[in-house]
Amino acid sequence: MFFVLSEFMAKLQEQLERSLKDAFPGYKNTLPPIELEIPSEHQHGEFSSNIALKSSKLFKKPPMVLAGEFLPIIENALNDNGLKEQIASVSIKKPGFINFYLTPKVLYGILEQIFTENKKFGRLALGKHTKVQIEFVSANPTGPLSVAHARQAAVGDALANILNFIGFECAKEYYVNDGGIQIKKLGESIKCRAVEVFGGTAQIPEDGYQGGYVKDMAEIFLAENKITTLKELDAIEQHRFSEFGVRYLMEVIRKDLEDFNVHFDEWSYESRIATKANIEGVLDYLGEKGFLYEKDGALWFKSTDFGDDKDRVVEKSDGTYTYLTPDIAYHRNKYERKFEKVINIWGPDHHGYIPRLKAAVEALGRDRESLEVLIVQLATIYREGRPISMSTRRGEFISLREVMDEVGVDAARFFFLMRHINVHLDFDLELAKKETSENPVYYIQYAHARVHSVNDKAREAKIQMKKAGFQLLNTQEELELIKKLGSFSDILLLCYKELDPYALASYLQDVATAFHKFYDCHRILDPERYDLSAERLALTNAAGIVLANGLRLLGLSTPEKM
RNA sequence: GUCCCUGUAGCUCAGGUGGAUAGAGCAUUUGCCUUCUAAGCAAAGGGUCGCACGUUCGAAUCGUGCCAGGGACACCA
Repeated sequence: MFFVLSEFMAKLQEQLERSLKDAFPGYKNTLPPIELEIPSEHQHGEFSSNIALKSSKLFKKPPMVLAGEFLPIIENALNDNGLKEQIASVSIKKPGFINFYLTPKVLYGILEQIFTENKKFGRLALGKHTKVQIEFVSANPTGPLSVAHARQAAVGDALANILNFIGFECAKEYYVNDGGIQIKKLGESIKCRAVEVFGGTAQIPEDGYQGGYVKDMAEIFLAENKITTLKELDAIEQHRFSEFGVRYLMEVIRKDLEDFNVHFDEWSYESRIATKANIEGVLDYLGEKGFLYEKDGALWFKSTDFGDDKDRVVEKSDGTYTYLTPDIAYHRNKYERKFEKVINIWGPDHHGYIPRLKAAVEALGRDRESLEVLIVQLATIYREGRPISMSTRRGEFISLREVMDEVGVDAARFFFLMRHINVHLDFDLELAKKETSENPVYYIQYAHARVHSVNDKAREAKIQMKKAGFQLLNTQEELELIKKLGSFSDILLLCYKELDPYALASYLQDVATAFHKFYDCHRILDPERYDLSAERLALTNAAGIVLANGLRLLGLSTPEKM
């Protein structure tokens, strides 16, 4: 499924269908659709069709016999339509596959395209500039970012990069929940620690924050405000502790993400978006539409009208809002900003929350499919073979900062992307540290570095790469590598369909493997054989371009030396 | 109880829309640097694809039912 070849493949498919229908007019409407696929074994050709297997029943003939009858029809069709030049041969293999073998010439077109497009190779016009927003991390500013956030950050950032690359206009947003009860508790916790500085005793509230960072913050707060006595401290209004806490922690979070190579386009604040006026506005809107009702003194949203399994409270009997209510206002705001597609990345604990938010989106008059919620499973951190329970409040967690410091940004990011987002990740810190050199990211980056090393040698040897007119690359390792490079944008398409950058991480490992094999089997630079060297040097650089493009999309560095 | 995710080699995991002999890495064993980076390559061993039915030319993949592990099901956030 090569990008360059996908058109060719479609053409071939159409050709096959027409020729078979012409040959068997009686089966015009019953013939199964022609499907071409890429066989896993290269001996089976570049494309394979199962049409003889599929239509065996229809024709009441064994697949092998049927394939034998189809073969001359197909060959004639190829001749008539000038595809003969691209297809070297067609053959039948048990149990009835019809396999197509391409001439190398077709594959050389991939190399030419790579050099023409260079850093843009792999791009697609798929997105048609559709405005997409992807909101992720959005951790409450009540502590440093955890490993769960780290994984979400790596995934969200890579996914946004990919979407932008294939033609969407994708904005990355961090939503700061600076309004809720948790923020109040954070302020109270800071005050308690501040009281302790002066030798006083204070009980951190239930569900308060006990991590060591709270104590540090208390000391900074005292220093900033030049508070030297307990009396002065008591005079400080409670909300100032919260405000300080949010400001301080958001700076920490911002710095952590920057260092993790995750850059947001927008930092939006709950306190500015989900204002009382906006919340009342959205409730009025829902009320007018008849989606709200009162029961037991509370105000309920009829989310069951939109597929939720029970209705949800939006305004509690004490007059305050539930968590859902400001969130509806926030999502209304997203659509008001003209985003056509809205993607949220959440942890698995929010799984049950999806139906009610989708219901809200639909109640607001939007297509429920326009909201896409991705659940990224947690990463369990193992230290010395033991899982560490994660609790921000008790202050027991491994932070993003710690992981970055211990295993490095590239390794950490790649580790989080190495698995499908919907599967749980085991992250053994000791193992990750100890086996840093065996981390697949180094395997990929090493391939990239090798390309540059070969280029240095090529300059010394005064060998110039070719950029077109290839004809000497014909070994298995060379052709396999070219084919692999050619499937880059198909992988990006897969990432888009699954909204998961995992496939790209896996693909880059495959490219690196194909490159290392090629490198090992064949001497690239040989002054005695200049023409061959020029073509192999081109293949080397083509691999370098694809590796670099892929690494950049995943937010990884592209070292030229290792 | 209901819903979601997971179950494949000793370990960690790949195996889009059903295909041909089930694939990597780690670990074990063994080869390959007087020539472009050995952070690499090649080879060997290692499998009841959780279990059972079903769908069909053909199932790790799809369906149903079990079994096991994890998670979610608030007028919490």
